[in-house]
Amino acid sequence: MFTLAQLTSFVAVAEELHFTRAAERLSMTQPPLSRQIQLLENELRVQLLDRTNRTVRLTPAGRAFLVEARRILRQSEHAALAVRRVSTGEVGAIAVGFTAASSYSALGDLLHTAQAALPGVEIQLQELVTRDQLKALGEGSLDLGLVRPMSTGADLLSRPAVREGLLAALPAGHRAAGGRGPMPLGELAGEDFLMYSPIEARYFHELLVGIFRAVDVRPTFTQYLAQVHSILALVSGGWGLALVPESASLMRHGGIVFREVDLPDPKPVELNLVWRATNDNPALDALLRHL
Amino acid sequence: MFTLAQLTSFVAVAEELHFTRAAERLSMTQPPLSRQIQLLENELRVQLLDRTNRTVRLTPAGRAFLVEARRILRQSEHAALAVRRVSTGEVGAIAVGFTAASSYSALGDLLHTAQAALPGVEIQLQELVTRDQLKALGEGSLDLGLVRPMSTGADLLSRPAVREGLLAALPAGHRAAGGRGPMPLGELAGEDFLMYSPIEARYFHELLVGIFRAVDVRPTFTQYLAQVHSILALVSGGWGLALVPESASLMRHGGIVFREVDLPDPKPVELNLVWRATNDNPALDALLRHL
DNA sequence: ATCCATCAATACCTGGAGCGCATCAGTGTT
DNA sequence: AACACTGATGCGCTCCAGGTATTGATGGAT
Repeated sequence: MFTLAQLTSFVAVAEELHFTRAAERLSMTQPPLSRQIQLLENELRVQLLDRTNRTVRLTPAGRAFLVEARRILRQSEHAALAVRRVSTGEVGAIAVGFTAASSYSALGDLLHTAQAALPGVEIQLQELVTRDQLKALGEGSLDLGLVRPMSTGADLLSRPAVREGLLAALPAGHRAAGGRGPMPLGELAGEDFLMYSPIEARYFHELLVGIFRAVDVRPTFTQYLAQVHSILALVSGGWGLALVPESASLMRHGGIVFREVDLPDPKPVELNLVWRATNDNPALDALLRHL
Repeated sequence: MFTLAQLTSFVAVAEELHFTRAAERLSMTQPPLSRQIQLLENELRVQLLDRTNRTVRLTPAGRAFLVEARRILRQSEHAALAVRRVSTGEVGAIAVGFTAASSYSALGDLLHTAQAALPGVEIQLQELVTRDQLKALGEGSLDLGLVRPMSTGADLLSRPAVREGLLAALPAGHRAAGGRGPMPLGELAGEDFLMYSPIEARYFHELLVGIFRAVDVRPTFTQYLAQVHSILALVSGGWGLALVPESASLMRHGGIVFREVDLPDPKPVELNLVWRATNDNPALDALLRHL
């Protein structure tokens, strides 16, 4: 195969139609330039230049090859520049995992920030539960996760993304729906309560269990559900009341009243950003700097 | 700038993710391969591969560069193949000059032949008078000319393209228009005759002068015209009669009767193909082999 | 017609780049 | 803890790219 140096040599000669001047342009002397052209022609087994001792002309094959040579050189320069932009995180792609609930809170901010600060970076989204995200992060198929707090291996780093409060979700006709100010948790005692599944929504389950134990209130758990929006659907149908993250009030369900709740910790719901400690995606570094 | 060899090295390592195996594939040993990759990375000032002593992984920049590297290598191979096709005349372009009159005879054949035998070759047409064609051939701006016979420099080669006869062009009402069989030239004696210009249509002028002298007939030259179609227009208007090449009967003019003529030489009108002896256009060689 | 300037090709030489061999160094496995 | 695997490094050698000097051919000037 020919050499890129041979291509630049050929382009110079083809443009100057003069070996000595082309050699000057290439900061070399004429004899090695002549040899490079000969080598190129031998390599291609095609005569590119028609040269007497007095004149240099392009053959038709040379004219055709000139176009190709320029294209290859242009593309080589482009590749060198493009790879540097990738290495600085200016362009690239970030695979981001998110939990269904986070799509109402932190995910929007993340997407807006990325769009504004790193327009050249593509965000590839995947909805995954926390456990699957941590697995994917470890395997390298995910660059960044939006997950509920959970113990992780030492190879993962994390940072709080958002903290938010809990709202009581009440059927519109519920007697507590009209109350003023934060609702005391005591009012939940004995109520039909739509609880999070201890398996699929372990984080919320344990969070609420902890809160209820702290204030010593025991609602009646009538259902265990995995998804916030399933819970809201049941609230809307009058099957009970629930505690949901603030951002869930953005989901539009008819017949639901959201009411603030008096909690020991006003913002107990955490969402974390997680990524590999040995991350090598420069675009991720750039994004983390902006979040 | 990096080297194509470095690109192939990088692609091999990126595909194998294993220096020793990649080196085998490249028919070399591992140490120089490691060094080529290092040189490439230094040149780009970007880390392409993340390698511990145990594993080799592509960085995001490396993934991006792999795409570019493959593209450059593919294009280089394509360039090598394409230039060879041009050098064999399989593809390319031929600049062909033609006289206005030849567009009714040889030009059509030429275009059909080229189209059928060399579908990859583009025919670039220019209408030029013979003298300008010969000049353009000498300057190299034309590859092939369709010209009337004319003395040329030694650097031009030629070959007859077509020979054709002459027809008498008569106004429809002319008394000779109804005659049977070839018309004797004697019937032209004393007739109003539309003659070719001795300057712009020198070839036809001298051809007819020679014929009239040989048979000792002297028509009355009422006009001198450069173009066959101008002559036919005047014939059609009843301004006289004329002798025109056979192929001119393809031009549709109302009110003209074409009649064969009894000539000393039945096919005195010649049209030549002309090209440079030092032609270097392989597509032209290929075309000439087919004509 | 002769001489000279020009310009690509050739001959020869030299320094450095690239290769292979041998070895080192780090890591995962048994 | 020993070993196997694998990429990095050190070193010597070869060969090639580039430089200098020269040749050879050609077109233009006198």
